[in-house]
Amino acid sequence: MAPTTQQPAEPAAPTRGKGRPRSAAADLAILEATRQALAELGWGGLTMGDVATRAGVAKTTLYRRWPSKNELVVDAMAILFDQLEVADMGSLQADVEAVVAQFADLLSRPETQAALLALFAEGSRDPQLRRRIQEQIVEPQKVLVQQGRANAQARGEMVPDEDEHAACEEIDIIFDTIAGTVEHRLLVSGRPVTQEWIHRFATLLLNAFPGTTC
Amino acid sequence: MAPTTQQPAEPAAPTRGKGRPRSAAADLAILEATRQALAELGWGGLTMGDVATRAGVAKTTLYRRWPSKNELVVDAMAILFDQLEVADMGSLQADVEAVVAQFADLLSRPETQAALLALFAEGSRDPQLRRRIQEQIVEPQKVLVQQGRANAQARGEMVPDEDEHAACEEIDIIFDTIAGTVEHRLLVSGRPVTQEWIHRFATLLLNAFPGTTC
DNA sequence: GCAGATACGCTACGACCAGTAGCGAAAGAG
DNA sequence: CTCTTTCGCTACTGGTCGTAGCGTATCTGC
Repeated sequence: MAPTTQQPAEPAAPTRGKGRPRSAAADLAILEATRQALAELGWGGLTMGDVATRAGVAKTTLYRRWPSKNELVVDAMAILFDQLEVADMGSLQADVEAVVAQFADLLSRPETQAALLALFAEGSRDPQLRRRIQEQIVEPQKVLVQQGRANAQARGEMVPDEDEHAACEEIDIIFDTIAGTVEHRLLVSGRPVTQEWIHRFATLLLNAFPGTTC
Repeated sequence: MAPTTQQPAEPAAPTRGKGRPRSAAADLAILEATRQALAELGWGGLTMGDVATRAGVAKTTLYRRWPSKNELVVDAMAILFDQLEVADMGSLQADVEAVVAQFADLLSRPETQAALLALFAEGSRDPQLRRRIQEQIVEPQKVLVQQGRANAQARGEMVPDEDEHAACEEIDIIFDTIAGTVEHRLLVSGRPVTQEWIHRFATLLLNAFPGTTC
């Protein structure tokens, strides 16, 4: 999921190479300050004025780059989702546990939770944004499932796919189950995702899906 | 989940049967107006003044019943989830399918999606709100899983629980899996939940959990 | 170097909203 | 008929988002 981020994250008026260029250092400082402030104060406590002060920047500078607080925070967080990867740990169970652990780790941070849910919420009201979310965040994550299956099949743990269409649907359902369960536990139920929980969940998951030959 | 709602939903100062009683019609109008406004405008766009206007009521009337915007919105949404019920359809599979269908039906309405996501998003920013969501919306839903298990055990489809603690954890994981998967498919992936999908999902679910004797 | 163009920091300001206070009037309870 | 409580209304405080206007700093093109 590495190539997901789009552009250098500033959707505001792009510089056109004439006068004084925008300070790249300010961008970094602002994004970092946003992450920090969000972690410390939570969404409700975070104010644009505070972010500006932390970044050593005027509040107006923030608004020259991001049209609103929402966009700023989402951009500050979006980078994090590109880090997920599925490594070949030697067995399907281990692979599933590893990727669930990464996913859970990412979603355990309160800032990430707030930013992601804000994004989803806004997306539910704006079809265009919703499409972007799916193209840039949801779909890429499915590749993880596909790759995990491919690895398992290469290791002989799983019979190869016969029906292309059925396999595709199965990937959908697996993806929704993994992502949905972890998200629900962390974002809604508000319970932690421990190593033990991951193990139990992965075991159940492998029980549920036939086609594994181990 | 019918017997879940506590009191007539007004946690504010309860009437003590002396003077003019509170208008029940106003309550309904306010809650309905809240849901509508939340779906239309999102959390940020929803204002107490607007809700009051939509409900044909003074803003002060809102604050006489609910101490803050948070409480009002939680109450307005919680009602929707009180309608879920687990009926004894004769088999565990049928019971699961029935309750999933109800849940999916509820979450299929775009207004509900928008409103619920707005609530979750805000909850991730405000710990107090988050606790209320859990107490009033999440926890009560677990009763559905408990009751489904009890029914299955009474029918002899499932062995009775031996370890209380283990059973409790299993209920947690089942609940997160069902709710999370359906929510993710509808709210994030944006794909429909058909009868056929429900059937496949329920089948997988029963595969995953041992202890069923059929 | 020297213009022109643009970003920057600063201060001040408008707009909006959560939540409160106090009033007279309305509507039930006993 | 009286007493109690709710109701709508208006006005208010405090805080935040987001903008406007200004003088200054910094870079590009010539």
